[in-house]
Amino acid sequence: MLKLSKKTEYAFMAARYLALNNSGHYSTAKEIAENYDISHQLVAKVLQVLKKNNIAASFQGVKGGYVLNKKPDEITLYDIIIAVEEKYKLTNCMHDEPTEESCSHIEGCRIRDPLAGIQKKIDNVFINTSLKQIL
Amino acid sequence: MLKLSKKTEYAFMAARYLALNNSGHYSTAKEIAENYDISHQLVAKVLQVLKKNNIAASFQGVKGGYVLNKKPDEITLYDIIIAVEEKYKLTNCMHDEPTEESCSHIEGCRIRDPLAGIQKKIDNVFINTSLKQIL
DNA sequence: TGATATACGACTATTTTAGTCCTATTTAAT
DNA sequence: ATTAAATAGGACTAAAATAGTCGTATATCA
Repeated sequence: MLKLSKKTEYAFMAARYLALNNSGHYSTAKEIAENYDISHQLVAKVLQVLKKNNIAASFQGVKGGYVLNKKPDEITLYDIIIAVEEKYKLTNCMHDEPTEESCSHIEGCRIRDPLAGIQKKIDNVFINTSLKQIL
Repeated sequence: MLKLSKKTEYAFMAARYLALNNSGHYSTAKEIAENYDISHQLVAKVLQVLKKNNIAASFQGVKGGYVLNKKPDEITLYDIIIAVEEKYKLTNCMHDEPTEESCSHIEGCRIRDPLAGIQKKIDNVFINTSLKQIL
């Protein structure tokens, strides 16, 4: 219930690590995983997603790894969440127009619109917090 | 991921129903369930919890049912969430002081404090929205 | 006394989340 | 060339949280 997923937590942690360790070298998934005592593979996947979304840049091979692709104050927590979470929404019916099939109580439910307003406010909390602010 | 539970959705819907149908009679769980096409028993449980938390009042027996215990503008969405959800927190480590056992990466994690700030802001979104505002 | 309601604990099913495993590709160093 | 260490990514499994059901007790009105 209104909980951050581990994926998001790891993404925040990894992004934070990259922001703090940008001294010319590439940070590896292994390095980050060991630092925080997280599964190496999970961090790896999260980093891959951050790369796909242009938040990080990657380099393959032996001396490879990741660096941030933007300055920490140009990356919001919202950017990271959106990159990592496909289903970031207060309710399922807010992803696409709900149908009788996807939501059995659309007819009676008069709660969707007010919740959309709340969704926006929560979005703004993350939009207004940059990575820099959590360093 | 940052999703409202069905319990909370049903609680919002039920509270809203009670607010709109306060014309002297008691609304039953069945009535609400049929109106929204939700499981009767789930609504019943949610209503029981609202009662326990003094958001609603109940009356047993044949003509029994529920009414709101306060005015809609005196009930916040936060009140309802807190009543219904035991585990409303962004991360598990925000419920009680985390230990090595409950969180394997406390040592390295420097993300908890900033998240606590975000938690407060999200709380405020719900605190600042009254039931009246979603009628 | 029967019908209809709340009250509530125990249980089951389903879905989501978390995590693992395996294989391919890239690249630096030897 | 070959090896070692890294990213890349799909398929799968395990665990936990959520959603929902069942059964039974109690209250109250007619």
